[in-house]
Amino acid sequence: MDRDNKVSITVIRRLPKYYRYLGELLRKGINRVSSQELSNMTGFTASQIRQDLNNFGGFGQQGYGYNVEELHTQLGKILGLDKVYKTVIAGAGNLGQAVANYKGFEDAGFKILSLFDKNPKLIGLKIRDLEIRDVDELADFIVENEVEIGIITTPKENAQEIADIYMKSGIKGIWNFAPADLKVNEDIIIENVHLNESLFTLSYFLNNKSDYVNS
Amino acid sequence: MDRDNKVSITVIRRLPKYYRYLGELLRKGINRVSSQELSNMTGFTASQIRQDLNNFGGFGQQGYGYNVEELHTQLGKILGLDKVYKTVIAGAGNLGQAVANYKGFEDAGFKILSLFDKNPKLIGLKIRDLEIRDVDELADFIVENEVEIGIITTPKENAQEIADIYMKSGIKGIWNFAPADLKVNEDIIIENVHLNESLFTLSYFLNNKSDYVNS
DNA sequence: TAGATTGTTAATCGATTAACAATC
DNA sequence: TAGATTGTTAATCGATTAACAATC
Repeated sequence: MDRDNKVSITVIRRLPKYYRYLGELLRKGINRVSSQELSNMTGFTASQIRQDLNNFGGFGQQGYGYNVEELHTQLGKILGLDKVYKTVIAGAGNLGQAVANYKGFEDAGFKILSLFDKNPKLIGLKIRDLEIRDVDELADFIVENEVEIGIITTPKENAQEIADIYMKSGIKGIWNFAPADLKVNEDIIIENVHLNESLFTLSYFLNNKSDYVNS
Repeated sequence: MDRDNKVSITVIRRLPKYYRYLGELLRKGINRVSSQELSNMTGFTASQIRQDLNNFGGFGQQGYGYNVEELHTQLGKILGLDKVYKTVIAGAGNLGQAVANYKGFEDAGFKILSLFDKNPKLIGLKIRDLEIRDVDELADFIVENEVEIGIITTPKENAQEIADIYMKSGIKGIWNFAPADLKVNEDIIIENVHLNESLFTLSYFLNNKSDYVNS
């Protein structure tokens, strides 16, 4: 990545979509694609797509377009999907189990090592081959196994305490599903999935259809 | 809502956060708040907050700030949270069950009437008091019960066929958890929760910390 | 070569921030 | 009244779109 300047968050949040469509093209055996074709698929403009990609390098070729496999691979590297990450889940209720069971994450290199909960009825159970452990063991487990990503699927009341455990155990990133804004050190990356906010946005547009732009 | 022009999606996606913090203030018994205090809580600038709110009306009072209860109520109305919505869930696996079990949605007025699946082992089971029904009954159920919101928590392979059922049954909005872009009529509101994209964004920032701005 | 499509600059558009008069 | 804080205009900043020379 031979670049000096920050790439804006709006660009970065578009990358996974490019990556997904390129994966689909790859599976279909298509080996070249133009920015215009990517535009038709993603809904972003061709110009924007070229601008976005050129934040990271010139992956295309004039008169030809982009090589699907090459661009897919490059975007995978840019997104850090060429590595394997060790993760744990705090909160082994339905949502935690749903995340643990979602094969797509493992395929993308996010390996879940264990789930943790404080509910004695859950501790000891297995989700696939993953044991649910006592949350009291969470900190030690992270340190021993060099876990990098901590997932939070607890109720919001417990989210900050889990974040504190993650922080002191040296976790690098937190994927937070609790409807709360966590306070952590600046060097920890937080990515929130705020389902409430998503649902409320849907609700807004149901009541204000004229504001809705189908993109 | 006495306004003529579209409010931009970036504004609308900030409203649920304001609403959440106002709810917290309300529960704490605090009855006034300034844009500066909201700024400290949410991380948005005071100026931006005032601009955002003034898209919908002048809810504040010079020299005083905003009345918490009043603003909370107004934002609730703007977001359409003063109504009850009838919803169904297609896909009764872990994720569907997680959504069905999440009390926060029901509290906000999103009433889940039933779950649907095609797996015979799930059909007939109950999640809380909600029966899991055969997906073959989905279309009729929606029509009979005037369901407005359809939730999709199926694998991506089945997402479009569910969307088609929703569309022909007169659903108004779709909350889609499958990693796919659904094709539906323009008058149907779609809100996607693309967990993959969120996770990949986290992955990007883990590998490009200098791009990360903790907001 | 001729045609196609990129990479990149310039123009436009929109969103955020700053500033301050209005006013509670 | 004096102080505080909004509502709103203007200035700035950043993102998107348009255009086209470069080049495969």
